[in-house]
Amino acid sequence: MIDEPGGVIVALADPTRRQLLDLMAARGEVTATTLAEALPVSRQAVVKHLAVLDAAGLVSRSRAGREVRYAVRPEALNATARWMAGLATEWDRRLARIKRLAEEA
Amino acid sequence: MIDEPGGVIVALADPTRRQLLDLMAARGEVTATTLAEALPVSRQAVVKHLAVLDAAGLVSRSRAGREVRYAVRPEALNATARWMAGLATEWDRRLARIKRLAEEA
DNA sequence: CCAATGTGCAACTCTGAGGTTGCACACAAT
DNA sequence: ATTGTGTGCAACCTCAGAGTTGCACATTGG
Repeated sequence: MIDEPGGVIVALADPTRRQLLDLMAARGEVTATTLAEALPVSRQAVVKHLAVLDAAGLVSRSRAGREVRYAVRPEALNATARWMAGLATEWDRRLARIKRLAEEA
Repeated sequence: MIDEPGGVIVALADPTRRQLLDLMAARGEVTATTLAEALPVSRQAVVKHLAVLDAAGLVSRSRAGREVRYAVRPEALNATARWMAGLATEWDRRLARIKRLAEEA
């Protein structure tokens, strides 16, 4: 109910983070520096956003020498989509029940 | 890509708004004043949240005399769930394609 | 070795969202 | 008519988050 799957929604609420996800989905493994070049923000801003996305499970981090490569992880997004669909279904059930009770009276 | 269905994600990102949605899903049609009594925030705060939820299409407004009744609308939630699932699928496709290209080289 | 490039950490600014209070207006009820 | 309850509007406050800058620390390449 109150709980939302691991901060995914909050992570997706920011437009810059959504742009980052798009870029990563298009290019595969990329570094924060590369991503920053494609956006009108600094590298540090990108790093912070990537930390949020990582904490939400939406991206994976992997070191390769001195650089850190990031890539999207569809799993967390899929799980959240299922959670959301389930919630919508529950709302439907509850509304139907309330309507039924109203008509019985 | 960048676009998110009508501000639904942003609306869901706030815990107070999620609580409001839960309450409405449980009780059916309720007023802002009633909702405020169940939460540790003022009525005005609730009204602002309901305005956001309304703009996102997550709730419906209906006047009944001097009071305004709100109720959840599962449709917008469902649409966003489908959008999100589709996005996850696209990520999967792109990642598979990138992986395939890497193996061909 | 030295220069170049990518990362990590910390302090700082600043805007906007969430929240509050106060008051005026509308409708109900007795 | 007047008291009570619900709503609407506006000004205000506060703080987390998005962004910046500056510098120190790794790692790679000539």
